[in-house]
Amino acid sequence: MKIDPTSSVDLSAQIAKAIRDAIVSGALIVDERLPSEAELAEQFDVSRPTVREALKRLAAQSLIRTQRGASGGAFVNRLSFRDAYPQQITTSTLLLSMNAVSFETACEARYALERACAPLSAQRRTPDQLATMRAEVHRQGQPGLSDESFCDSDVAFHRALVDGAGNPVLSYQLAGAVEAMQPLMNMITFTARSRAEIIKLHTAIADALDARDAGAVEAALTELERYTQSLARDVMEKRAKKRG
Amino acid sequence: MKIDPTSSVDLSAQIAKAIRDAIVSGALIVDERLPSEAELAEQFDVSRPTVREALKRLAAQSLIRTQRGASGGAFVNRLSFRDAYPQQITTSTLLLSMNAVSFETACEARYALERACAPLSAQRRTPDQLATMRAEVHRQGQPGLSDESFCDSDVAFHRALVDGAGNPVLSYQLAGAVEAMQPLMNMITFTARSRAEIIKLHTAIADALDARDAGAVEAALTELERYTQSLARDVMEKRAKKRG
DNA sequence: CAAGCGAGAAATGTCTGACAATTGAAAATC
DNA sequence: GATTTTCAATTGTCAGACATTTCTCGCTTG
Repeated sequence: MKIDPTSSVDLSAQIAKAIRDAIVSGALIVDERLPSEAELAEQFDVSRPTVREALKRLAAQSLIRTQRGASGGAFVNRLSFRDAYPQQITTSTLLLSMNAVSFETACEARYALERACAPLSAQRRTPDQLATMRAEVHRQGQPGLSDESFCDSDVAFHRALVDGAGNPVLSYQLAGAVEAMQPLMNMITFTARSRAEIIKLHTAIADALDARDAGAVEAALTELERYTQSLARDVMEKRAKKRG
Repeated sequence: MKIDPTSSVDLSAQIAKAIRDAIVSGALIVDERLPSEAELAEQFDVSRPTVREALKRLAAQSLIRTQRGASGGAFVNRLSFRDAYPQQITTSTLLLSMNAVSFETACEARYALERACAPLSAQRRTPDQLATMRAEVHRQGQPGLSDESFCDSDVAFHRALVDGAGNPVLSYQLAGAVEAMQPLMNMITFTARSRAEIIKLHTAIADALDARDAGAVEAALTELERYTQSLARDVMEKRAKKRG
């Protein structure tokens, strides 16, 4: 763990990097206690506030947690999928909104990833997950449902589909893609007719999963992508007309 | 932006959350300058070090950048895919190593995601990307190549395959999955025979992409997954024997 | 007049020292 | 022996100061 005080980089950033590297390399193991702030300050030959800034950087990435009190301190955190979800979603959301990623591109990625889950989900989905999907489809058909609630239910439906693959790595990767799309999806106003079409395709997906027919799941997802893209194009055209 | 000084949560965490929410919601836009640390301290009624800790948390997530000097300050950062890559990879790596994700699970996720890219890549890959893949395959066949270099080349090959889909969202999602697998892949010692088999399959993938044959790409990827899994099983069995 | 130079101002980066709040453990008390 | 008290260690927060960087603006000089 070496620090270069003459570098143009913040000392706290250097210290954070040194500790992060130690965690990633396995030199610091899960639940191990770091030296106290005072000790770290002495080791790195900096002041305590500087050490604290470094620790806050690591805490922001969920790499450590801190506890106050006598036997307190900073501990290496076991990074769980559950902890990583919100960060992944926040990052993905900002990536889409700040980089002007087109609806088309985001949608394509999302459905490509979902199709990747289809064969596994067809094979492994639990009755529970299937029931969740059926329930969400039913909810989507209820009259008076707001566009936002409809989107929420849509996310829940697809989430169940992805979780059906029984692979936490896939679920984690897809959480970002699916949830980050929501602000984009919310731009679409769902008419009664388009809702009916989507529900029809959702039902087809659920039926295919029920029958463990991977090919049918993929086909329905492809069709759903095609339909979603066409809805988005309609919205864009209407906007262009309004502006023009 | 409200702060509760009586809450058990760190003030700096609350302040970071308030600013993060403002960024995500769009209240603060890209390249907008935040108030100076002194002003923020006054607004939130906390001291400057506390504000600084909050800003470091945001900097750790690449949400802001800071500049020293007269017209300096903290600015909302345009979160780019390039900035997000290393974080995604670090997080994915730790998720795999800290949660005892099996090689099997990680491998399955990786190839499922890659197969998702296959149709798009077959359709869109540039001659450049194809040339990269051919070059990496050639490198993999050179004698005296270390296991580590072989793995590096493997990553580069698959990276080109994924980038061939021409979808930055997919590339971003896959970067984590592919690169995070490397430490696991490095556990496998590649014999001359297994390298030859892998090169054969890589060649098949490149040929299929050359011919824009999506089905053949998927088939070769499936075969490569099957073979990689069998290699991993061999390693595991040998280890079990040594221990037993 | 233009170009360069320098002083100053504004902002972040860092340090010192102190106190508050929390918490576990040891010591004291019943 | 059980309970309460005290204490020490640690993080959380604050105040003030100085160092460093960088832009701006006015002044000097060719």
